Amino acid sequence: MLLFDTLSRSERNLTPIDGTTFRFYCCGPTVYGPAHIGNFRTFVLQDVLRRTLETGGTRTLHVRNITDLDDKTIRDSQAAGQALTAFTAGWTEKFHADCEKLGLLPPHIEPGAVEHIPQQIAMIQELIGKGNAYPSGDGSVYFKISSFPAYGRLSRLDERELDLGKTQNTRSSSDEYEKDSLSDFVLWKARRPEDGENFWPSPWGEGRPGWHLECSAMIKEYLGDSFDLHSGGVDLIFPHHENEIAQSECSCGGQFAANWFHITHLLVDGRKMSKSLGNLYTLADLAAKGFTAMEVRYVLIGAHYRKPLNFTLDSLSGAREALAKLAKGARQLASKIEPGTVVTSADFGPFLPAWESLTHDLNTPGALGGIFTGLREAANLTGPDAAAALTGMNRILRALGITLPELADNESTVIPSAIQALADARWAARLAKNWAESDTLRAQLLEQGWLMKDGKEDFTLSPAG
RNA sequence: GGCGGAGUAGCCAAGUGGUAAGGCAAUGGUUUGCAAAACCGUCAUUCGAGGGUUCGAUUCCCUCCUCCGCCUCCA
Repeated sequence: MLLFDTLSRSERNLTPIDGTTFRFYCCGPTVYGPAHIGNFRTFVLQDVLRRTLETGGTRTLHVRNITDLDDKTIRDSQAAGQALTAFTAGWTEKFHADCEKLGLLPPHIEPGAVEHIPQQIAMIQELIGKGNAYPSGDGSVYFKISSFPAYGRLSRLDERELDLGKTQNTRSSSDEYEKDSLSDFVLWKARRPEDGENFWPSPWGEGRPGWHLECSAMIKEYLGDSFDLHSGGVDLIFPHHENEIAQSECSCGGQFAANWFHITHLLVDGRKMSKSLGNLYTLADLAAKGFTAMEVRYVLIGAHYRKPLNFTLDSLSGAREALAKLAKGARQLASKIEPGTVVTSADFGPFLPAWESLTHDLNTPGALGGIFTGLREAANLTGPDAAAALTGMNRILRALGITLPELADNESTVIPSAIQALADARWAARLAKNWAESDTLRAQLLEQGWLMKDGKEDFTLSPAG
């Protein structure tokens, strides 16, 4: 499949560099609070990428870290009066629960920074040994940007009027930090009082690793020096991913990630999401408004990953209707298939355009459109052709990670006896053609949250949406 | 200010140098006592504004307006 690569700014074919398994790394959540739908746009799109590769027959190795050691996790664990690991374990558990609701496949490996301190120290030692890093007077270690000429390629730093450390000593302007250059970034942070119990011994004294280094060290541990793809939100391009490239390429001397996959931020009601605007939603917030995680997922894949997505509650309602329409379409298609029909075609049938959208730079909205169009075309198919079409549709849905809702099943709904009595009374009034009485009782039922629909022979009751 | 990205119907949103997918909403019809559901239809001469190139631009170029991201630890 083709995917746009941030570094080369071109679409590239995603072929595993080891010839068998597509190995990729995603920067995971910082576990100091509940993840919001902005975070999940990124994780959902990464999940769709993985599912699409797997649907296309490519084996994957998916590594996504948990950021459990940084300023925020330390600060908030202390505020909560908890040990860091207990604090982050709680939020990690909540994150996993949300992921499962959203239908995200669990990564094959999910490392945390705290458990990889030795690997991080080893990488720093290697960088110091190669002249790419230096300890400062206070026990911190910094990466020397001037030692890596390629610094800034990912984010086009050279064109951004920043001090790249390529000029001479600027210590006079940065006496607070003992850095050679203002733009050098920290690999190891010397212990400070506000770190509390969260420090580790190192050759440079007690302290803790810097955030950028955590990812580089874990990538090296699980994916080696070179791997197929690195991913995260666009905000990570600079400085996080730029710094990872510098650390890792200096450490291994070769290429780091072969492709870079960055997901654009979403907007909420046309504005950027923020707590102060009151438009920052978590899955729990939306569940409280009656929306399911699958409806959220549908909205999140409803725009191309390199374009802003305007998230609204209306679009969630629309997602509910759209999902129901898909479920009905699938059921109608299935109803035309003789039991025991064997599907021999591995083709996508009328859903081929949807698949092509997906494999061309992960055009998820194009694929969704293609499903509806394909469904219309599939309406004329019968027997084995219908069976093949349904198989194709299900493969697309699996790639998108969409689970269709169960269609309303009257028998599985528990109806309170009072409601049943009211409904029976109305049915009797209706049969007696007592329309006024009938309409009044129906309104009463609706008031109590039940929708009564009349059929030829009988009626159905369902909870009002 | 620098760099990167976006502006397509009431809303969400694809796409393309050759005349605008899809979803939601709305609306007409069939059906229904009336509804709901279901089914069949309708729904952008137009793609932020203004120029330019072209036989032809929403798609390429220029200018302007608006919005978003990054500019040292935010997905």
